[in-house]
Amino acid sequence: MVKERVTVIDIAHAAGVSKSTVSLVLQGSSLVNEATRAKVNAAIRDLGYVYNRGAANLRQAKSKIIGIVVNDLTNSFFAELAVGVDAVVQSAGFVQFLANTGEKIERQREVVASMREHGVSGLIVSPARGTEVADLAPLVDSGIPVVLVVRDIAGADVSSLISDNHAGAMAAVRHLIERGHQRIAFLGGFPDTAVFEARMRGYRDALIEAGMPTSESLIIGSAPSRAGGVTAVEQAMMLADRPTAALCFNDAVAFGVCDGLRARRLEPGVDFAVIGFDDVIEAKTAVPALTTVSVDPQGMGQRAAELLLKQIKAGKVEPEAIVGSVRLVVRQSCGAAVERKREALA
Amino acid sequence: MVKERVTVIDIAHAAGVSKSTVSLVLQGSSLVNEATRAKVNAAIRDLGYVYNRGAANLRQAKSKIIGIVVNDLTNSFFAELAVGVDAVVQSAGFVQFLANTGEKIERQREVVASMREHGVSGLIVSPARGTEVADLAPLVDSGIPVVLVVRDIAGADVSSLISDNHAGAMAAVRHLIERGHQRIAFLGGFPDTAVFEARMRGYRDALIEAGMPTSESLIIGSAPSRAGGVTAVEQAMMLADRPTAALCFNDAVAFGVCDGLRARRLEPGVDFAVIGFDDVIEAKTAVPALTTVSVDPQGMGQRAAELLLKQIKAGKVEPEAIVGSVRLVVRQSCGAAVERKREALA
DNA sequence: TGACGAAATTGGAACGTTCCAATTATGAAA
DNA sequence: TTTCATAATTGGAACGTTCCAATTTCGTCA
Repeated sequence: MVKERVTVIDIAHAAGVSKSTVSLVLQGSSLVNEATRAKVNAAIRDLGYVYNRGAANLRQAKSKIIGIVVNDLTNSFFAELAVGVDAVVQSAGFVQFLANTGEKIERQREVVASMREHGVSGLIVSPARGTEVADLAPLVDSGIPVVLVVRDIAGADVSSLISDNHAGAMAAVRHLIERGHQRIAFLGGFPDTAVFEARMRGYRDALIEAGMPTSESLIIGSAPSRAGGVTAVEQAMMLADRPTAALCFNDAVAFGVCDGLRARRLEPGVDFAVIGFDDVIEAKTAVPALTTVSVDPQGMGQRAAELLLKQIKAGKVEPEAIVGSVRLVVRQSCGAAVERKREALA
Repeated sequence: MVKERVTVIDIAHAAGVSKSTVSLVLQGSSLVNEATRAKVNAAIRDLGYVYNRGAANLRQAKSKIIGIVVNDLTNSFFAELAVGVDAVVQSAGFVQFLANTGEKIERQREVVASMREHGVSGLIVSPARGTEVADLAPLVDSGIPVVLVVRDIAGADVSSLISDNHAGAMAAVRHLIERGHQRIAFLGGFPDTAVFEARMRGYRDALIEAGMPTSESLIIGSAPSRAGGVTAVEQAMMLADRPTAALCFNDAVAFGVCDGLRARRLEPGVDFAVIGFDDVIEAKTAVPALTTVSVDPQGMGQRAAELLLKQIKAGKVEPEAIVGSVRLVVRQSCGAAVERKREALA
């Protein structure tokens, strides 16, 4: 059971060449003769050699590792984001460190430090709630490429890739207004986040644009989860004049809102219109299918990874702020189908 | 912008000691005088030193990295499993490589190879569908600790941590039988997997135990996803004598079954009893709350990580097969509440 | 046959750490 | 003082690779 590591030198001996030649073969150099290449490869197979990337990195001072730190992997939006990143990162021959911070700044600090110690060549970060510029400063100053996703941090001198939350929310609310809704709520999410802020502004601006009144009482925050959606809609239904429709902070909240509605014997998409945000995979198959603002988390992860790899390859870091376009996907939960039916009957 | 890496030698110069002393400080040795320790730490702060774990690993031949490869991160069961692993791994000062195989053996082979090259000290694997002993052989032979989770592979000489699928399924079906159901279906999942096999056997054994007939037509496979659940239940409702209850392959399928039921104007938990498997977080908050066999994916991830770390620490690999206990969590979707109400009225 | 450029191969230094054996400093006992 | 044990510090080798400059081999042409 004594596992002696087999090294490039062992291969060299076995193949009757020098370690330098073996190294050349390993990196697929065209300098080496076809016959020797074959000999070396045979030796590699025979001895069961496994490349030591750590040693190589040490010499080359560049790793094939990128880090991704997300604030809540339990949320399927972020899980999908991670698979998007994973897909492109794997194809590029990289491997990813994945860490979950659970919204804890301290954890985030630790994992980022740990990743730097491991020599990641780049980092994709969906920052924990409350992350400040100062938290990222040491990382950014070190010169390693960083791209922020989902949540931007004002003043941080790094690339970011966020979706157009304002435009998406406006589109959703416009749609609700067109369907004739007069009292539209904005449900869920933590009010102290940039994403909430942007979506809520879009909601408000759409109302203003239509000359409709805005009311603070119709904006109800909650945890951005399914459970949060349940409590938010309960609160909304306590109001003196209840809303008839809602734009939700995200899809998880929207599902919770549907749950809460059903608990009150109200059928989402019939008695009450609900629109989500993000378009997670389940949105399509849920009943009723969720009308939502499509953000395509996997695609976002892919774009983020591509941006990061580009920066790693380029060597110099030229911050770039991308806002991903977004589109309203009309399905059943906003009652559009019902409206259409009614129109057809009329 | 020219970032010169600061090394242990730079620190040594700045603090007026030797690199060996700095190294001692770094690893918290008690051999070093308090005063010099302070000097060194000050220098570390001043120069913004970051430890190079790669170099250390090279010398020590052991890394603080573990790998986790899952077959489908998009499925929230596995996402939660990953966060469970992450939590304990982080606390132990390790960092995790996370790779998603998307059920593709080839991908799995690649990522496992890549992780070995990066020198992971251990690996947690939820194998892709169709993984065979031979696929794992090179990994296992290398002597690095491996623990299989969720899906076991017969004949593989490694530790495994799977839940008691057979007992869980039996408990669920017994419950359905007690509630008076006569025609109970088993819906969803790929029939060629060990997990399907175990759960299906549990389902069948419970029927046999009760002296009830078993019928092939009531066992309907599908993709283990929400969409798969929809199609499975549609197929079930085409049957001549429809089932009145179903045990589903997993929670995702169960949600899909609820969706499909509603699409036919049937209320899950009232008109039809459904039980899931896994107990993902949404099971509790869904409406109706899902009765399910609780597997606690996060806890499973934690246990797997603990087992792996134990083996890494022990040095020698003593394969250990753990089957995690499982319990039926009765909520609303199986119609228990309704039954009780009926009993109370009677 | 010699010379020459191109192709192929090579030894050694370097990457940043840890470990070992050896050295030096410190303080207490003689 | 000297002596000794103990505490603290240290230089150098080693880990497995890559890179560079240098060398050897080869085929071709004069």
